[in-house]
Amino acid sequence: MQQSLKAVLRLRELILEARLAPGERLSEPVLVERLGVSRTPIRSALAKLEHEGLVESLPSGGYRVAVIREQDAYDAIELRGTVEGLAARMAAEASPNDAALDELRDCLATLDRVVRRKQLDIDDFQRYMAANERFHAVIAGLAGSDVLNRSLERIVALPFASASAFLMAQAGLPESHEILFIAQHQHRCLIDAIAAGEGTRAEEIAREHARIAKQNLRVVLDNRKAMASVPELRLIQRAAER
Amino acid sequence: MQQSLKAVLRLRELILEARLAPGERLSEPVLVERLGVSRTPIRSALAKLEHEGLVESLPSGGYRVAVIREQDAYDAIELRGTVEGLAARMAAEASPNDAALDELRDCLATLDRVVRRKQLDIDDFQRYMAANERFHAVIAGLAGSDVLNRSLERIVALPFASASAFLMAQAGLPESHEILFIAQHQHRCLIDAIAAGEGTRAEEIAREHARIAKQNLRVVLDNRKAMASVPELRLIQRAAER
DNA sequence: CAGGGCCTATCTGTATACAAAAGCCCGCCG
DNA sequence: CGGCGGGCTTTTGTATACAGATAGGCCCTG
Repeated sequence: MQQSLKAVLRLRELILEARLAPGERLSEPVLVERLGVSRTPIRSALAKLEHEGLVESLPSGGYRVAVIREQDAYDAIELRGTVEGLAARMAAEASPNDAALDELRDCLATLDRVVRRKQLDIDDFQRYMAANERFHAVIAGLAGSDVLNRSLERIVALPFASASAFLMAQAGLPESHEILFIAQHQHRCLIDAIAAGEGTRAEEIAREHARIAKQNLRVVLDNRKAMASVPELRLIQRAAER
Repeated sequence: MQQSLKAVLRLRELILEARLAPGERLSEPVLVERLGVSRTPIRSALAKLEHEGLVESLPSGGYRVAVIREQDAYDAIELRGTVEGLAARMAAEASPNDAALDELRDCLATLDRVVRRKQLDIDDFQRYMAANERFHAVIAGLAGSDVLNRSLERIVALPFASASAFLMAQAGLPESHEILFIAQHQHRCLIDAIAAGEGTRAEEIAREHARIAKQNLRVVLDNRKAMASVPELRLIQRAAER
């Protein structure tokens, strides 16, 4: 009974690892053979991935792997920042209780422990990613709106819009440590603003915080070695033509 | 081959007209009988309507008609305003060409012609809605981002988040004419800001413009007669308990 | 009389068969 | 030699059959 789940997971994996080329037509019979499930769960998986933006449906029927241009990725990040900004403002304006603020501060402390290290290894980055995701999730939760959260979930599902999408890619890059310091400063300011009920400030910080991801993406896309370590980046069509 | 389309349209209609109660379980065999198509297109329709937020999937499998609380509707409107604000800012910052600005001004003129009338009938409101939707669509287009547009489309799909959702409901209300004047003033300022490349101003106007819809919703929900004329409003659960 | 467990009816998830449509290739004609 | 048309293959959309799971009702028991 979890054939459908299997189909989604495996198909998503195939696309994110670029084992299915962007723009490639996805024929259902072929996928049946490749995924080992029947067409029914494959169709539901394709529909799900369409919402996630990983596949696009063709006017004549059927699907193909989504073609994502570099600008799309930047736009997705700006969009995420905007919606997270709204969440941060709503969180600030809702006068959050201490328990939630404490959880934010706890995330902050975890992040601090990682950032303070001289040299960061893969495990450090993974710890950072986990705490970072929790931080953002708590703020989204503080906003207290299901509608907002569902929308945000959907936006973050875009593989490069996600906050922690490129962290792994830059693990080896020299700029990465400084960037984490800056991001951490913003985390701290964001908690301050929310605790003080400063909605506009919280919103603006959240937006600018997301823009770090744009900068990261640019750096990583300019660096072939970093790209090689994150197969998902192959999904992004550099250069130009439509 | 358009069984699937038929299923989506009819099911959406049934839900929006409140002929299926919020929270009601949607059994597929029952829908087969009611819609006259087999389970396959019904399932795909249910999946589609889930994205639109009209139905929710149950953890144990299957779907039910979405339960939408009043606060959800307000949140959806705020979210729409925020994303339209982003679109307006991007439009302003993109230095739009004259052709597009002319189309906006054309919409404005059409809206003016309606608003200037002493008494508004149903046709007037319908003309207003059409021009209003075109206005918003042009701005979204000016932003020039597919990612943003797809996300906005999805947000507007929520029946009460849409800009013109309650216009019909307030056709009979006394406040409606003044509200249109105010909205129209905002439209004018928005064009100004975009033409002048004033991104921040454009963004703020778009946000505040959306908030008019919140005010409208509140008025309409307080007015039983107005509610009766728009069945979709029955979807919204007033009062409280979760 | 109330609570719990079992049984049954129904539903969902999955697979598959079938028909209509779409795309493609080859051959034919200009 | 190139463009177009027709037939063929493949594919999608739809219907339906089947199995596992779920929920609800009924009976039995304490």
